[in-house]
Amino acid sequence: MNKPTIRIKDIAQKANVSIGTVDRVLHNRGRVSEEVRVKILQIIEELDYQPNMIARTLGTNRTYRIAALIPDGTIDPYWQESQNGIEKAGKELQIYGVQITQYRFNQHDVQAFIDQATALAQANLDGILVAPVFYRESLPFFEQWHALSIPFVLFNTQIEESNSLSYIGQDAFQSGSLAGKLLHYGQPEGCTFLVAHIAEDIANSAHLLGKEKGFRAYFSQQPALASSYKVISADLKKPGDISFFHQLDRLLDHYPDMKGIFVTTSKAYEIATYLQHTPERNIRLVGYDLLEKNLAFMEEGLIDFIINQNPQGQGYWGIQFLADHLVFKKKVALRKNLPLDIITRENLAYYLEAAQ
Amino acid sequence: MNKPTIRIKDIAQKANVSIGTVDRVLHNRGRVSEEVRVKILQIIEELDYQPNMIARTLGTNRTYRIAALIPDGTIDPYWQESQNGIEKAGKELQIYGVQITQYRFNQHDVQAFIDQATALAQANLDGILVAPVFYRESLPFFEQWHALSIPFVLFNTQIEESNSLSYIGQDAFQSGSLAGKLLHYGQPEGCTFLVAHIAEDIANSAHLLGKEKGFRAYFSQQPALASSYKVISADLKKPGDISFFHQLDRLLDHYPDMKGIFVTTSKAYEIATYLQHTPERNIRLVGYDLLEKNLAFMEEGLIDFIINQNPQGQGYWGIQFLADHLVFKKKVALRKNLPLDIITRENLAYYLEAAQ
DNA sequence: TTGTAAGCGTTATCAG
DNA sequence: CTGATAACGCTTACAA
Repeated sequence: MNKPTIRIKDIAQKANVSIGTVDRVLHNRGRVSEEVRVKILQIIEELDYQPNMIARTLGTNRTYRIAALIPDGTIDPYWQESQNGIEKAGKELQIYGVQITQYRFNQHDVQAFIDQATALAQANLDGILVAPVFYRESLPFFEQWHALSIPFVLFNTQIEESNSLSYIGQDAFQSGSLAGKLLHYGQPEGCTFLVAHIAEDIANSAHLLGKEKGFRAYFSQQPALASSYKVISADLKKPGDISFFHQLDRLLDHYPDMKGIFVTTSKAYEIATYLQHTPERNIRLVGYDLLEKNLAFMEEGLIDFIINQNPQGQGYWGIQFLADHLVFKKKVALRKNLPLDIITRENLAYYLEAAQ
Repeated sequence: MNKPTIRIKDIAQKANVSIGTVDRVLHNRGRVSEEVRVKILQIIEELDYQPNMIARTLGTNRTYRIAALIPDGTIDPYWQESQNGIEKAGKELQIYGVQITQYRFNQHDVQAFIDQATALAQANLDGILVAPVFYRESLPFFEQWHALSIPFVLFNTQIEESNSLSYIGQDAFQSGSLAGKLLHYGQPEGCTFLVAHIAEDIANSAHLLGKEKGFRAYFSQQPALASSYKVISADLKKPGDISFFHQLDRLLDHYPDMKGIFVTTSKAYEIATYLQHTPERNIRLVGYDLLEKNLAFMEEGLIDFIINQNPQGQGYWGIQFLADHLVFKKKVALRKNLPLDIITRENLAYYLEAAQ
């Protein structure tokens, strides 16, 4: 039952060499005769040697410098959560020599992103975690990092052709399908649903469109539903502004059978505010993220379900993956899909609690 | 930004003593003059010394023996998941000297539980993780462990007066309320709901009743609902047997407006099997746990939602808490409520994936 | 191509 | 009461 925990010393003994030699083959440092190399490798195999990582990090007194390139959390609470996750991982990994520096940029300011991404380059980094909210502007940096062979992990927004070590996030398409299910569930008869994008630059944020596709697919893939449910989408600008309300007025007038709205961003509260000041139409609302404002409306019953994108978890796992790669030399998955948590009034508390 | 990571050597220097002395005050081993003790303590405070746990575990070459007392996973896949979680934590903690032995018992055999719990006592343990599925029979062992000052953590089933270090699980009451919400959501008019307990010995499993209470509370706490929804409960025996079907026949005959069934155990598939062989009544079904059989019915649309009790996570965190207490000397929470995950066809994949 | 020895931060033993 | 010192398993010069 209790294996006697075999050390590199044991391997050395069995092979009649010194630990130095074993170490050299362990790390492919060369300068070992092919003959003993094979022999040692075989013994390692046979004994199923597992390096003691904790002794290793103590031995190599090295540190790993990781940069987190991420929107400023003081501007948007969503990103504050990510920062928390990054910090949490940082604390856990500190003893392994992991040092994290956050490079924060204003998410509405492309230049700020470019500036921070440029600033990174000076830092002599071992790894980078990045939330590439600006698609076009991210690409050149990916190339640069790739050329420098600095491993980088993407989170929140996936970009396929990035050469990244991994992507942490959610499946936008499936997330949209889930929203479809939640709006449709228990709906007594056919009706119209609105997919509302409330963002600055939709073209530059592919995952919002992925959500819409998934939402539409939920209905189109089930023949019974395809005929009785209609899905429209709208690009709503300037939330809070009076024009925002007018846009919604027009939509609701035009589709009197509208029974549900799916907000593809974390701004469901903007629609909830509108619905609150409008005659009761019994419209369901599904959106993203556990922001204070959304939670308040969920409490009031104006928002039925929230899908948790788990920004904190995304930051946390992004750092963990980088550490797995850098310090633990583990192979990391090309992609980690975080679960699509369905939040409602009754189970909210435990997701907030888990975020500690 | 980069604190210079202070070591016990630094403290010793600053206090003009040797590291041996510092170590002694760090561990309250005595044999230190009060004068230097205070001085060292003050320096530690001042420099905010954080022991390097990884060096510590290397130094003290000690191991920690933890026992997991848990139902046999080969009998019930639910518990297999818990075993997986325990093993996962075990692997992660191995390098810290944590050794886990699982003591498995047949969950339908009280004597098997007693035998295993008794066997434990021989093992000279540092900690115990237990799923106390037998309420009455667990109590004497809790006392015994408490007397021996062996810290123990409960999971899955809470027992208040146990003196346990912590409890890992879910809030049964809130879980029931959530089920209420899921059955009620979008229900066009008043109806009857059935709370179905499918278990051997309900009196001995308090959390099933907690779920029922929560379910009833969901309706009774909202005056608008209290009048139009009726909740009944039933204790169903011998699933699979013909008598099981008869019980259900009778209930459905008696309550023609029954629109939903909440199964408080993981046996929703038993009801789904019944509904499949019965004229379509459009009855919603909500139950627990991602068992193969449940998932198959969810795929077919017979089960709408499953609440995930996350048996794997329970096992995992149970071990982690014990390790936090034993090896990392961290204070652990008296209770950890795992989130009430809502699973439906559209988000299932990611919960299965996360279980790796 | 190989072996030796010092060092990582901590614990634990043992002599003063 | 106190201070050296070996040990934990591994890395990394450096010497042979």
